[in-house]
Amino acid sequence: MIVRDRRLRWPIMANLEAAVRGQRVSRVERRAKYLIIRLQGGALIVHLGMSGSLRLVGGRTAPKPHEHWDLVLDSGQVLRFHDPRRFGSLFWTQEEPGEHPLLKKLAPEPLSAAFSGAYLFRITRKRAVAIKQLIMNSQLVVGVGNIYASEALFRAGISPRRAARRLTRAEALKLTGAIKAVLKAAIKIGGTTLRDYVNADGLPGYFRQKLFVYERAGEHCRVCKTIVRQFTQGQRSTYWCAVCQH
DNA sequence: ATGGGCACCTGGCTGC
DNA sequence: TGCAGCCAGGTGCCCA
Repeated sequence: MIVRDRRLRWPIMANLEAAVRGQRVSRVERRAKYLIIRLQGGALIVHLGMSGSLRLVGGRTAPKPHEHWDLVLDSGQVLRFHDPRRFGSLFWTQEEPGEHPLLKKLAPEPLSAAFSGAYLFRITRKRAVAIKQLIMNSQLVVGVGNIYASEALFRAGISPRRAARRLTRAEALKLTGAIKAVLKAAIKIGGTTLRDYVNADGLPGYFRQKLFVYERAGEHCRVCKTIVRQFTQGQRSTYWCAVCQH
């Protein structure tokens, strides 16, 4: 492990290089938006934040700006982390990764059976918070970021401002279905590239072309031709169609 | 327990 | 051209 800049969202622990040295990678997993790289004696927990990326490069490739750390592999390659904004993070844990404070309280995965209409209906019952903010709460469901929150609500025909507790049972079912559908559809074509996102092979995601409302303020709704509107919720931009969503 | 607001950063774009 | 201002794919934490 080579760390060039420890200043990520949380400083990278001082002796992480020594802790990791010589260990074999046993398995790579994901929980919510955290990547878990299991080694023999523990695990690396990686988050890409908003601008982070990982690429496999040749071991002698000179690091460019914002390439903060390398996981040096015995294949001669290195797994290189790039993150201009430094909202990403890197932790080493010797306990079961799921027990780490950042992972311990995470809610069900959106594509799991546990994230059902019945579950969403139940957890929304006593909450006054707007439904868009609720589905972005990682203690209630993980993996729904700002793009897919707006998109799923559009697909479900539900206003992002609706108080969570005002959802009917049928709407809760419809919304869980919309979240699952939009995530599956986006994953299938490589995700959403807004500006510079590329995957590990350097290719962009093509879901941007399929967006109904996100970043389309002032444009015509693709269903009813009404002008798509934008406003702010919890310091994040929300996009919606006032005719298609209630 | 819930909800609102702030914080962490840099880069790119817009408009004067 | 230069520069100020604004915005951005996330999410933990503090406070009321």
